Amino acid sequence: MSESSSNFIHDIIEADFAAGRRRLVTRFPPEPNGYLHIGHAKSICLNFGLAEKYGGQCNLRFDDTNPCTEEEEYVTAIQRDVRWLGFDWQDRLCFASDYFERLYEWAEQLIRAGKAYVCDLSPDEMADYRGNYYRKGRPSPFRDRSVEENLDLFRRMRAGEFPDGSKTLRAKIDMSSQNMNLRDPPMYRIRHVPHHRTGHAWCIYPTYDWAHGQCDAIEGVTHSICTLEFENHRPLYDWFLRELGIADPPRQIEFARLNLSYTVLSKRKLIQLVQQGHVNGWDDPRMPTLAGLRRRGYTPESIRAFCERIGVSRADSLVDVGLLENAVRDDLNRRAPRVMGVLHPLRVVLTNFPPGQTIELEAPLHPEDPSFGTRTLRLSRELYIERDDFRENPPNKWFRLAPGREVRLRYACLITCQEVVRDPHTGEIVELRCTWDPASRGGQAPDGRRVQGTSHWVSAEDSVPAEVRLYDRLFTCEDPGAQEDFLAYLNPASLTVLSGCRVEPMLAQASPGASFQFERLGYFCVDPDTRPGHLVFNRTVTLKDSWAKIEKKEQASRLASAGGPGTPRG
RNA sequence: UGGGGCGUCGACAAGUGGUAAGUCACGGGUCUUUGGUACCCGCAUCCGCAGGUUCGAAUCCUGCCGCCCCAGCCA
Repeated sequence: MSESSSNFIHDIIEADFAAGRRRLVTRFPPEPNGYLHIGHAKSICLNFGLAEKYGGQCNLRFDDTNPCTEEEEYVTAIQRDVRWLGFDWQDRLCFASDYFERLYEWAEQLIRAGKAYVCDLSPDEMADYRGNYYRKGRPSPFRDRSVEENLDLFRRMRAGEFPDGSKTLRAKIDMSSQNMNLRDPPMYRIRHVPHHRTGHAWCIYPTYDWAHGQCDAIEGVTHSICTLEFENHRPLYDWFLRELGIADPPRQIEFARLNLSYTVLSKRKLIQLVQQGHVNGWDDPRMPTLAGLRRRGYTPESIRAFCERIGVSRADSLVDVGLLENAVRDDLNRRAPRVMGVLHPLRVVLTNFPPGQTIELEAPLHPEDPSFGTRTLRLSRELYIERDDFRENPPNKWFRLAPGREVRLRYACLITCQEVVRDPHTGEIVELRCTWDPASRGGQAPDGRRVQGTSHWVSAEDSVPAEVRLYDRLFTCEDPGAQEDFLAYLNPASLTVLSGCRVEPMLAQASPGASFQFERLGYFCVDPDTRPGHLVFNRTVTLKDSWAKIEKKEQASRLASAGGPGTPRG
């Protein structure tokens, strides 16, 4: 493993080791109430990466303390995603629910120590008694119940004698604390709801705040790494650990969660996108979920590289999604075989090519890596090129096809456009009639003449049809999560389905998930919707397009010199 | 009117008193049968602002400004 760039957590851990600590145990603690997303990947890479780096171990622990929102489906999906990312928790699959009995015993211990009490306040009353940022709280009228009464009530809570919400067990800490978390926070609530793992065994469930630190302690977690919003809770976690007399408690370290531009990363919002049908499920390729990214064609390696590059700090940030895109391009450039696919086919007839004849050409599957081998291309009289590769009135610096211009067909030959055929009614260009230079077979100019443009192409006869799904950012603004109504910024053009595409015949055999570079266009992978006779590709990411940049610049300068700035159009 | 954090290039992010790493983006160039890749060059006299300490500060001190989190029986 290459050395990652340093971060403040490394410093803390190294200082702990220097001070005598022997081992490192971390954990990734998801709640099974949604799918994992790229933000979780940051945490996963951090926690498992730390364990790897310092020879420790990292557990996968489900913080399943709230049966109202959690489901088995998520438990399964989360495990699949962590494994897919490339991490292994071995036999350390843990659940907070496995510790419910131990947590219960600890709760009784606190009651006996006079540090916890059963409270009959309703949620509204409790909020009122708690006060606010500027006003201290008042003690609950039930705060001074005797140990015996508390014990009796708590046991009866467990036994199911009271309705939902009628009572809570609260820590007795400090109603006037400046830290709201210490104003006698609830430890248990009554929920007559079955749990996906413990079934009907419990009708009282521990709160996350009560459970988390102790769960870490049970597992021997040495460094409990979490996001910044839990920093305010740390004094509470430390209080529990201290009052319980737990030796060698975990040390909590907070870092800033990931924000990615042009998407949302909050579970609430993601679940909304799914449930309201703005996307087609958790694995919609436009989703920032690991399932979505996987279906989109992102590799685990690229996601890990991304997490490595963004670093870890305590400063709020909004990472440019371009960084993620660059990470996949970088990875796929090395590992994706090159093929040709035409998204918007334009028929080309080679008028001087012998009818019925076919020339076979060997083409490398990766120009920089011969180990990929080659495949056979068949050139015949009729073929398709990309509509965008032809311009009847070529702009400045254009070196693709145009009337009278010569261009190279990748790995095939040089052709010159002689005639443009249009639909007599619509005027649409339907065909190009070109001549080829038979001496240029393979694409080499026989006399060394310079032909700058190279186009991808596909044989009209033996190419196969395909559906191609083009994705764009899900939102039109950089930080939709910060807007009042993030749904108002959904990008209506986030998905474009192209149905008349043509690809090389070898792709008919490709299996779902396989990635390819369609030369000059981008990286595409086979979607699981693919059926025999119906190929479906997802565009993972485009290639960098410097022509687009040049054209944009030319247009801008033309506009500037012609009409001056700000000339309205249309 | 409280408490806890954070502010270094367009976006991330190193740096921990000795004179501003790296990545992405951006600009320029070389190479090129992908206007892809690769490679080369450039890109913060300055570290939220203002004072102070020091031979010397992004790093220490003081004050100010800005942003984030906290009033769920969510996590």
